[in-house]
Formats: sequence, structure tokens, C-alpha cells
Amino acid sequence: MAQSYAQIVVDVPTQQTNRPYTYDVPDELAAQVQPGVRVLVAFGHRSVLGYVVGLTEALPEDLTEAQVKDVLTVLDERPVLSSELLELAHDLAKKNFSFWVAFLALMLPTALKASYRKELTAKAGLSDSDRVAYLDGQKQVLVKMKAFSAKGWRAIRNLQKNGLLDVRTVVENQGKVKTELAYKTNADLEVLQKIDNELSKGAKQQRRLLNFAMAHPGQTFSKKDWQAQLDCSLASLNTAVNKGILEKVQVEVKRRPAIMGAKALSGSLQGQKKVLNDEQQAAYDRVTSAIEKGQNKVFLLEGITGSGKTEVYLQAAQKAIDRGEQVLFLVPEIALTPQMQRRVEERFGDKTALLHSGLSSGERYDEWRRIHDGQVQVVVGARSAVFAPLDRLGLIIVDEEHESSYSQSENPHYSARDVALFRANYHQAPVVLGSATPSLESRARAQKGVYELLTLTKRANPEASLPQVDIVDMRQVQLDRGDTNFSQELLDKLKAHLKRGEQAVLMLNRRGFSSFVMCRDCGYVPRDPNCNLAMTLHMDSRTLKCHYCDYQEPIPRICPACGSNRIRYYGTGTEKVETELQALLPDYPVIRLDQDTTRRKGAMGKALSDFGEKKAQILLGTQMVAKGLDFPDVTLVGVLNADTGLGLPDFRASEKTFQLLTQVAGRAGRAKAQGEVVIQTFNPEHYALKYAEKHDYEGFYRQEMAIRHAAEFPPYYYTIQIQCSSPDENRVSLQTAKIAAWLKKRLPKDVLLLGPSPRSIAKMKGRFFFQMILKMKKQNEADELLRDLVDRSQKADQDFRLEVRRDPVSFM
DNA sequence: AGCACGCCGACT
DNA sequence: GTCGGCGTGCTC
Repeated sequence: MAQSYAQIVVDVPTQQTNRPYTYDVPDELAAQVQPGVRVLVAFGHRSVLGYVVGLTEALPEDLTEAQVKDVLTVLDERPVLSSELLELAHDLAKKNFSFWVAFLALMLPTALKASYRKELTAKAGLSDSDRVAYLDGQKQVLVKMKAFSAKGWRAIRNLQKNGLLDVRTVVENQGKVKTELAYKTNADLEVLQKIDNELSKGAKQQRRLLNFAMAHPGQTFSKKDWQAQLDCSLASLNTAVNKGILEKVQVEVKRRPAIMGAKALSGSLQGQKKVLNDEQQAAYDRVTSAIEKGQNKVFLLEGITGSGKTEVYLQAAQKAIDRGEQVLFLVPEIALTPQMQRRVEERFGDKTALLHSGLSSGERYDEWRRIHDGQVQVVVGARSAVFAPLDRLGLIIVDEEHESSYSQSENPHYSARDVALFRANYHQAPVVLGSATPSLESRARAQKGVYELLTLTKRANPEASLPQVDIVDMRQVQLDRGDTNFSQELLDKLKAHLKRGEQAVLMLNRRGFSSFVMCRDCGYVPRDPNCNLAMTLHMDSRTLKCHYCDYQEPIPRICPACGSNRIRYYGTGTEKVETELQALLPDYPVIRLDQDTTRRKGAMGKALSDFGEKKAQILLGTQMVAKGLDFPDVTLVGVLNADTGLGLPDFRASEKTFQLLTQVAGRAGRAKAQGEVVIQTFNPEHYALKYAEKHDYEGFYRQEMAIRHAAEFPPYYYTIQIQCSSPDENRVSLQTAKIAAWLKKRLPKDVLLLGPSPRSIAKMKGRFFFQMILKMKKQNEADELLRDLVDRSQKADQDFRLEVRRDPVSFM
């Protein structure tokens, strides 16, 4: 047999080890060691988990036989990562300045990640006090690394050196397969016949079980099935085991996540295929033609709220499934998943898998295995579901493609939308990006013809129309009635709609809570003179700072625009509003939907199903209420404070505000009754509000593009954020300045560097943060330099950390 | 001398 | 991330 070597990426996430290592494959493991399997290897002085990313026949030139160690164990019978996902992980690591191994691990359910523990074994001569201190008085213990401090481990290592103690690293697979008790019928008919002859006449239960066993020899049924189908007790099953009719066996069961709040979300017609209108049909035809041709086309489905995008997705998905292909269906976050899952499951039955962060690790593992085993045709899930192990992808759908939750801002950074595009390209499958308010990036690509634009301009329900939107100027209201969250107009409308038995959704935008300053009289928000962006409040230094450059100024006492002294931080909570609402409208109970009330698993589904059953007429919540909810009796939507989003120190503030207002307005008037929307604001003239009022996405798009062009922001420029942090404020400030100087010397001329500037919450978890922003015309212009920077920064200082984020969704 | 501690580099 | 090696500096 030819000598072969494995290229293995080890589970040691550091800059220095961010590459494959070569290991020898012993002959007896040769059949199992394939690209994509997990293995155990010796690395330095310990055993670690590794991912086989490639195989080679020859030893690399820079290595000798003596330097190469053996693969110790193979953990998987067949690869857990396909060659597609291996390639993707490598690509993502390079593009996002994160560790290769971090992406490999990310693609698998946590159950398949290694957990490292130490096995401590006492040897002769170990003192009783040490045995109590380190081994809990036992002969042998398994402990986590966290069990002892650094000092403790040093002491343990000393004991090991002196031969008093053994220390061994244990790598464990966390994946637990759930089993359940089942009963298997005896396969041997002769034995059954013999038992039949011996059975007494009175044993009716046993006779029935025996007859059933003879009809189905050698078959296994769960305990539940036996009890339900044959109506027998546990005692008689066990008697049958004693007699030899049945045998107890443990069978594997896969945990299926329950549908949360499904009742409220299932309209009466959700499950049935609906007739498409002309626009939907045209979009459907374009997508299915690409599916049939196996074309890697990207469609941007721009459809107003309630235009029936989901129906187009589902019917296109059906087309791919009919061709024996698989469908990946991404939705923004948990909020949407139960609703979407319901609709998808009603169409595609148990060939659906659900993946999102709300699953327990066991449920997630089991859903993953169903996909890996090829039992699934449709995967519905949030961000990380984009890595689902599908190998016959025929269509990828990204619903609400503009949502920022598709970007992971923690390490390893990635954008699920971009991963979807990679995977579709790999499988030569079409992608549908859908939204009522596409991201400017996607809409601009459609403009250039990179994506094909499909538009839906009519509501799918022919009796429904877009709601009437009213903008209410809160500057007057606050003067007249003191500090209140409700204008007279909103109150009057609320009363009228509630009296008619209809429902209302109220949204309180809490983004940017208390972090910026606004004048209560004229709506003025201080902006920095360089970037013209809202400045962020820093209470520690009593200043306003710009997060892009390093401009700062003291907090103003009087408004520079109108001279009012009612200039203060802005923000209010849902709880406070709920109290006010109950005082104003005591006869109407309120359902509150925010982070506090939905923390518990299933709480969100419960709240929504209560609202669906009309246990309350008012639903009050944060942005959560803006997305995807479809309740026919909601005829009024109130936005209590449209401004908060505009105060964010982010060039996307207007875009995000427009999207949010359009989305939430879309909750009203989805059935026959005309919907109304009231938007309360201190900035009634703002263009984001004006366009939202007219439901004019295209108008907003044109104006915002002009602004981005003038300010040299995306989509005209690519941005990269460099974030530095350290527990030592002086050090990080100094080091960041040094890095900025280093970069300035080496960056190509047309790459702009903004900052460094401190972050709004300057200190988090004991670390101080500074950031810089790069702006450039060509996406990869600074990549090599940045990889070099990341390399160097790790070596420079242990406490100093540097993170590089491509196309950050937020600059907070 | 004996050790505690911090820094550095290697890990196939 | 983890470990061993090595230099420094403190204590007995």
C-alpha cells in the first residue's frame, strides 16, 4: 500500500497554528482517514482534535519522516464535512481574518466539538493532603481545565514531575445519541410456536402479543407503539419478555424540536398552495427556469410587505424538490422561524429540518444528523443554518436579505448572505434574496445587472391595500402635554380601532437607547463636523464623540439650533410605556414583547398565540414586532419613537430606520379592513420617514445612494473595521495609534483610514476598545497587509487583541 | 542554591 | 491554547 499522509488543521485557535500540519496515516486507519473526518492527533505534549483537510501521497519537502507523527484515532466513520464545506472554511478564514479551525468547528453542531478534560491519577507516595486538594480524595478524577487556577495546575505539574501523579488529556465527543426502550419480537417462529403450545388458556394478553409477534417476527416497535396499538400494559410486555416472545432493545431516537406558538401562526389557508397573481407568477417563472437549467443566478425579489414573497419561495422550493434537489431556506432570526417552519412543514412534511440557536444541543445534533444522513429536503434556519450539510442543493432562499442578523459580528466573522452565494455557486444553483426593503448593496447590484431584479408591487390578498401612514410631530405634543409617549392622534386612533374590536401593534424602538443627545423642542441631534454623523454620549468623560474619526466636544447644555434647554439624552423603556398605556386605556389588556418577556424558551410563541387568539387587542414591543407577523385583525400600527434609530452613530442609520418603519407598517391592513399607521417623531421632515410614509422604497434608494456616493460609503466603497482592545487603556490607545501610523505608511493611496477613535462603551468586560475604519474601492485591496498586521499583533503583546471585520453591519 | 514568575517560541 | 525552556530577581 502506498504511504499516505494527512493534512490536518488542529483545534488550536492561534495565529501560529493557523495552517494544516502533516501526519502519517497508519495502514490500519487508511480506509477511514478521509478529508472531512475528525481525528485525534498528538500535538506538542498533548492530544488534540483535528480536521483532515486533505491527503497527500508524498511527504512535504520541508519535513523528514522523523518529524511526522501518526494519526492516533479517527472519530468519524464517514466525513462530517464535505469537500465543499472544507473549501468554504478555508475561503472564509482567509477573507475574514479568522482562524481556519474556527470555521471548521462552526460548521458542525456543538455536539461534535471536542471537550477537553484532564484525568488525574494518584500514584504511590502522594500525600493525603494533596490527594484531597487535587483529587477530591479519590484515586482518579476527570476534571475540566477550569477546575484549578494557574497556580493549582503548576502544583499539579510539579507532583507529576516528582512521579506522584499522572496527568492525561482526554478528548471527548460531546455528541450523545438519545435512545429509548423498545420491544423486538422474537424472529424464531419455531420458538414462538413452542411458546404458543405452552401458553395457558387464560393468558389473553400474552396470546394477543404472541399472535402479533408471529405476524411480525423480528420487528422492533417502541414501547409507546405497543401500548397504543395493542392496548397492553407495561407488565404484560415484560411478562412477554420473560416468556421469550419479546426482547428488550434500546433504539436510537432523534429529538425533533417542537413548533413554538404554532397555533397562532397558522392561518386557515397557510398549508395549501395558493394561486399566484401575475407578478408572483412572473417571478416564479424566472426562478424555476434557473432551477431547471441549473443556473447559478442571483435573484433579488423586491416585494412590498404582504405581496406574497413566501408563496413564491415555497412554490419554487417545490420545483427544486420535485427534481430531487434540496432547498436551503434562511430566515433572519428565531422570531421568524416557528412561523416559517409551520408553513414549510405543512408543505413539505417531515422532510424538513429546522436549525436555529434556540434548539438544545441534542435537538440540534439530531437535526444535523437527519440532514447529514440525507433524510431532509428542506432546511429552514437562521444564520448558522447556511452551513447545513446538504449535498444536492438546488435552490437557496434568503428571506429578509437586508437583515443585519445574517452577519456574525463575533469571531469568526462571516455573512450568511455571502456564504449562501458561495454555496449556490458551488452547486450551480440559483439564489433568491427577498425583501420589501433590500439592502442598498443588493439593490445596487441588481441595478448593475449582477443580480436579476424581480418586483412584486401588489399585496397578494386582492382585497388588502397598503395602509395609510400618518407622521405626527412630537415636538408640539411634548410642549402641550408634558412628557408622554402618546400623541392625541395616536390615542384617538387607538380608541377607535379597539372599539371596533380590531387589534393594534405598538412599537417602541429601543436601539440607541440613551446613547445620544437630542433636543426635545426641535429634534436637533449633535453631529460631528467631519463625518456629519450622530455623536455618541460618553458619560464617563461627559463628552460627545464621533465613532468614525476622533472628534469630540462637551455635552451641550442648550440646543445649538434653537436655544432650548430641553436638550437631553433620549430613550424610554417598554415597561414604562406599558404603565402609561394602562393608565390611558385601562380597559384594554396589553401583551408585551421584548427581551425581558421572551427570554424563556417558548415565551415568544405563547405571547404571539395569545395575541392571535385575541386574548388582548394591543401588542406592545420592540423591533421584534416589526418582522414577519401576519395577523389579519391588526388594523393599526403605532411607532412611538421613530427617531432613535436615526441617532445611531452609523452611516446606515437612515437605511435601518426606513427598513424598520416599512416593515412595521406592513403589519397593518393585511386583510380586507383598511390599515392605518401612526409614526411619532421629532424629525418629521427626515427623508427616511417621508419615503416610509409613501411606501416608496425606490425613492428612498435613489436619495440614499446619492448620499452614500457623496460621503464615499458603501455600496460605493468597501469598509473594514479594525478593532483593538486591551485591559490597559494607555497601552491600547498608544498601540492603536502605532498601528494606524504603520498602516498609513503601507496602505495603497486610494485606501482611506478613519480614526483611531474610542468606542462608545469604552470599557467592556474589563477591556478598553479603539477602532479604525478603512474605506476602499476594491474589496481586497488591503487584505494582504491586514493579514500581516493580524500576524504581527498577536506576537506583539499577549493582552492586546486585534479584530478585523469586513463590511461591518454596525460601527458601534 | 532554590524557586517563583514572566516571557518566548514550538507544536507536523 | 498549552507546555517547556530560560532568564531574572527574590529569599533562605
